[in-house]
Amino acid sequence: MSTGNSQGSKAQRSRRPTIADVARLANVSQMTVSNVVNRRFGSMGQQTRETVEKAIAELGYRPHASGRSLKLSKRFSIGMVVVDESPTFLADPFITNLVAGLSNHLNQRDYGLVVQGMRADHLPEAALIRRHETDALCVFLSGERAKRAQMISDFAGLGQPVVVMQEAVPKGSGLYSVRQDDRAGSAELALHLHARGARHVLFLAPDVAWPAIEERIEGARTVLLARECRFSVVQCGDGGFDATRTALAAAVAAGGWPPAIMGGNDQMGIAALKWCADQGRTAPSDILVSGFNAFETWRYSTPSLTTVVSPAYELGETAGGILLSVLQGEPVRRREHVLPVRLKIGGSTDV
Amino acid sequence: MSTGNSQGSKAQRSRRPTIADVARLANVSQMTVSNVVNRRFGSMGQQTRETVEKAIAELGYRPHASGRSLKLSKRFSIGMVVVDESPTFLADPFITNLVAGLSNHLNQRDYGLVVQGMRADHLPEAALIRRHETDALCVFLSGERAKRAQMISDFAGLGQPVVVMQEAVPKGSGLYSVRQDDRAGSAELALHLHARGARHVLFLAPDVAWPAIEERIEGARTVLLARECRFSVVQCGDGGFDATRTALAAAVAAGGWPPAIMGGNDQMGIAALKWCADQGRTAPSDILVSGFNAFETWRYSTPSLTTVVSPAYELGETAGGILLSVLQGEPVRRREHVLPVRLKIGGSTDV
DNA sequence: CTGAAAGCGCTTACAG
DNA sequence: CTGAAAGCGCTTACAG
Repeated sequence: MSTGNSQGSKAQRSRRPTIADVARLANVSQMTVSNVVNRRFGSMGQQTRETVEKAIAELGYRPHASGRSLKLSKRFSIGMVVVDESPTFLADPFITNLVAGLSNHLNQRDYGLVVQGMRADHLPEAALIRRHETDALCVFLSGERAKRAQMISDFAGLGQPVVVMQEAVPKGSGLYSVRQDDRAGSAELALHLHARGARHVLFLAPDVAWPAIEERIEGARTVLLARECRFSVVQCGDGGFDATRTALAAAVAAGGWPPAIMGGNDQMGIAALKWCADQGRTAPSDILVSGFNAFETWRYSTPSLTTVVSPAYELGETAGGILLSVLQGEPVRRREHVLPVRLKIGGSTDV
Repeated sequence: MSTGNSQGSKAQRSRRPTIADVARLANVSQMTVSNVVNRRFGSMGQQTRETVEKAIAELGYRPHASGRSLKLSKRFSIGMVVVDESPTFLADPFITNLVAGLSNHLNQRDYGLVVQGMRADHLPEAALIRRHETDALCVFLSGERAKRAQMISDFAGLGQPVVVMQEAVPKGSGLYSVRQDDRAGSAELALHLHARGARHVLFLAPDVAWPAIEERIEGARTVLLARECRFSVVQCGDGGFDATRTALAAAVAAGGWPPAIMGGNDQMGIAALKWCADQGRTAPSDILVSGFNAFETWRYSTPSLTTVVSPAYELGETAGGILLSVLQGEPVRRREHVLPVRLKIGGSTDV
């Protein structure tokens, strides 16, 4: 009668099969079924194993995760919380690469990843916060420094392992920090522009205060001010293509043409590059333009964009590794993990 | 003594507080605590409510999701399975936008989203498949048509609500299909190129057979063959920047310059555009080039790329809506949901 | 109106 | 070696 995937008679069909159903059909104890499901074949006869496996296949049995989770008080999943005002929070390539690295690391170790994006004011209502749904959290925050500090303190009070991405954490908070060396990368970029003759740099930043952007500003500012150059920051709304062009146009109208423009990321760098070209200023001969993060996008422009290579994927893997170690009770020495970045010189600054 | 977030005495600290702890501290029944947690204040005194809320805050109590899930046999989460050979499966902007739409739709309704990317041969080992971890699934497949059909049949046997993205599903399978009208969009694009004088079109496709790419090929092919034009498909490896350029160069070397090139997506379109420019052929005067999907990228090229606007975010929302409806027992009329796309003409084909 | 108690589906210490 | 039984933390039908 049974067709493998079918769930048996109509009467049985009404509810999903449980381990008890399998045990009954195979005429063994639940413990034996549990051992088969979890591949503990230690002291089990070949015959028993086959009978159980047949029963599992016949019923189409899949263990219900919540029974196991409840018993072991582990959920075998990690939550990724992204605090962003934009509903397309995932569209940012940095976050996308980070999540990919985290997801792969966890999935390979049989952990799940639950993603949740939200606006800052909705944080307390988030299911991942309100309820205890995952074993640990990885969080990526945007917004004003004071608000972020408040959120970080709230996360610390949760009593779960938490990794904060792209941001330092207070000592003694019990939190972990994983980030790329935005400051050093930006400093190196500024040095490169300086070496190409730039004595005034315009930095394009989105209005929303991502901590990484703050670091990039600091890195460039320090280098340039130490060399008695001018450094100014232009706020560019949502950092999108149009907003960046508009803000840049206003800045140039007010302050004249700078010899170099640093985009806070590649998208802003390319927006600037194209706007300059529209105004008849070609990089690198008339003006120098750079981006940040190098997620394929840098190749799409003409000329290709000088940028800094981000290890976003590796940041995700690192965060996953830390959280799983903590959950397994392994010691994690360092609270702060800073991954190096690398300058990638393209046609937009190179002659 | 208590500092709000603290968990009381050291003895208590060793385990996370449960609803029983709260009930004990507030001197009420667990049922009352449960009512407060779930905001059912029906027949409850103001006094009682406050006492319970104070106890919750003092203990830092958060309900454990698995207890509730087990009792209600609902997990309040949906799984997103992406079958892709690339570890950076999430880096594809289409998937990224889709996941963002799905995630937001679910999160707003207090459902979680579990993402899992995997290679086709690892599908059976995926936690989301092997165990019953989520209430429903949303799947996005790549690979050969026959393999995809096999996977789709496996998903149908799971006995959970499943939406398959960007691909038709067999009638009677019980699955749902949500996709954009790639065929119509591609046909419209082909008509546009034809109207601009192209009588031979080269289509750039990645080696991996995404169903959407197959649809785009069919849409363009039908239109062009009906008009006695030539239509050829060039396989471009992983569809990345370098692979696309290499494949295109080989195709042109072998067959000469076509009057028009259709990129399977925007990334491939821009790679083609730049390679042509490097060879001294400028769009749109020397050659016509188009992309597909219009996720910001199209603006980055010079000239901007003619493309087709994808409703990827809305596809994700639609999938979420269907799954939640099914889970709530609401009738979902249609098994197939095809969202319209829109031609977006850019400088790469327009004079 | 209120609360004690059963039970969801697992895992595993423990008794036989 | 094997299996009956307790218990994880919730929700809610039901008895008082």
